[in-house]
Amino acid sequence: MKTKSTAAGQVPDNYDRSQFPAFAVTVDVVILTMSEGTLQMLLVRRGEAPFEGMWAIPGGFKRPTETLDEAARRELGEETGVDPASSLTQFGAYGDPDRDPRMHVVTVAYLAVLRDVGPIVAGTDAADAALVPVCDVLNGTIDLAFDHLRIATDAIERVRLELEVTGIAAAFVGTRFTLAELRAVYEAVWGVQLDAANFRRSVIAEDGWVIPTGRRARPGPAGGRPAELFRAGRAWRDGGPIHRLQRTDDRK
Amino acid sequence: MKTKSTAAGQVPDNYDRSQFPAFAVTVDVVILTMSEGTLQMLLVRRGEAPFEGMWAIPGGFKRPTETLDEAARRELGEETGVDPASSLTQFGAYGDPDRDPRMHVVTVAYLAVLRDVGPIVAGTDAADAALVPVCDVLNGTIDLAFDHLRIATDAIERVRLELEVTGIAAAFVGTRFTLAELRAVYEAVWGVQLDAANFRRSVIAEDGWVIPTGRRARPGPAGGRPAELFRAGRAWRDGGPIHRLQRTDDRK
DNA sequence: CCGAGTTTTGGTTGACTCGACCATAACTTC
DNA sequence: GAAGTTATGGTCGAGTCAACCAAAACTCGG
Repeated sequence: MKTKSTAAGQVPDNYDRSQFPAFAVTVDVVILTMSEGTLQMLLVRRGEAPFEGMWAIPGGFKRPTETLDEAARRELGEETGVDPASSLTQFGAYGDPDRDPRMHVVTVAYLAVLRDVGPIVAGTDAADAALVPVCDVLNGTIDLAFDHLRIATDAIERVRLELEVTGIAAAFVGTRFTLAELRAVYEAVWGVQLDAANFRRSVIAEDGWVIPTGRRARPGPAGGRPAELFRAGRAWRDGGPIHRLQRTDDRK
Repeated sequence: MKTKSTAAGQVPDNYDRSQFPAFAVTVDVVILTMSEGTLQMLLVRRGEAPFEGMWAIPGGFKRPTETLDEAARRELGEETGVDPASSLTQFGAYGDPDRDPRMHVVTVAYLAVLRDVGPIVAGTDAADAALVPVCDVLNGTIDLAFDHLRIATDAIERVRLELEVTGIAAAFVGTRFTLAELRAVYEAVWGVQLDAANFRRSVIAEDGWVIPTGRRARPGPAGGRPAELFRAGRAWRDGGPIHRLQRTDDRK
């Protein structure tokens, strides 16, 4: 860097901008939610070239006046009409030279977790928006624009990790939830089966995770004993109570 | 900046570049190593304004023709004369509007782990370069330019996590190492004490982690039984054998 | 009202893990 | 050869956890 900062002027006089290649910076937000018992991802259908008509991860350009986090939260709000208080974590940056055919663009990717999202709003740029099962994305049933498959793959890997080391599971469920709902999150994200009784014990064991409200949920269409309703405690901020393992070998 | 690219059809005609604010993109590399029994970080002293004379994390501009990973590896080589085969993982992007007083710059941060680095080469931009203990960085004894304290803090948090879920510990030691050396990595990064015997069992238990070479290390200046020398196995690629816990309560 | 089906919740148990601690081996230096 | 130091191996008891069983509490259909 060969510049000599002269004064209050932010940019020095002899500032040679060609030394500092210019990039566009975008923010992409992978939005995950549990819907119909499976993990789903919100995608938008592109309305313009390139990749017109293909599915893509919602996102947009960062503005010079906002932070990356602010940009991500703004995009989250624009793309879906959803509550802005949801979990939002940055998980990667992507800057391969040919990732966008138009120009050099570096994107910073965020993972957002929502409790079941209501009506989906097609954003400004998007022709359409929809929730699709993540398995369809990962196995290529739905193929994505740009390098978005890789971003989506990294997002899933990240949420699997976060589920174990952070309390992100709480973001998937509403303010009141049953332990079955919470267990379904772990089962869907990790693709495992958890014993309901053991799960309950793990979560109840230490307090701070779930707080019983006196109320009970109404049973599903198949009947069954109505489940206790809980609210999330404070402890979800640093590390969840459930860990994978649960070896798959000998189940009688 | 309004451009109308007619060539190659890459850029549509009605493409208004002013819609897409330009940013400088840099890559910063937090270089960690074990030296003198403690975890150390390689810093450079800035030779120019802003923050002239202050310590900073080495880094530089990304070139349009290279990927982010390539840029990080290039910077790693430029800033230190070290082997390019070392562990290098991206862990965050930083783009606050005021993080660089000169202009809007988004930086992508990488974590590099080296086995003890040899002679340190002051890079092209840097007036000086040195290894400093990370504790001095974290507690503010050494204060850093830009938002580099936050980046450094995030890097340490990341390496603590990686140590548990990946095999990054192997990157701290050389090709041949004793279990005491390996244990020192865990102890320094996590700031804990591990029982030598239990540590050995955990690492030896499953194979793939460490492979005994017949040879033995020469004891330290204090004497003692010479330790067995191992090489790293293949298993370090996905998840290390040691986990924290080791509660600190009642040691008789 | 009764019984079959379903889901939640609580109990038990046996295998396994892990940390604390002790003992011994193998080397150093004096 | 003695004292000191580090590495390695053994044991043991507390705690964890998954698998399984059983009871509770509800729905639904007759």
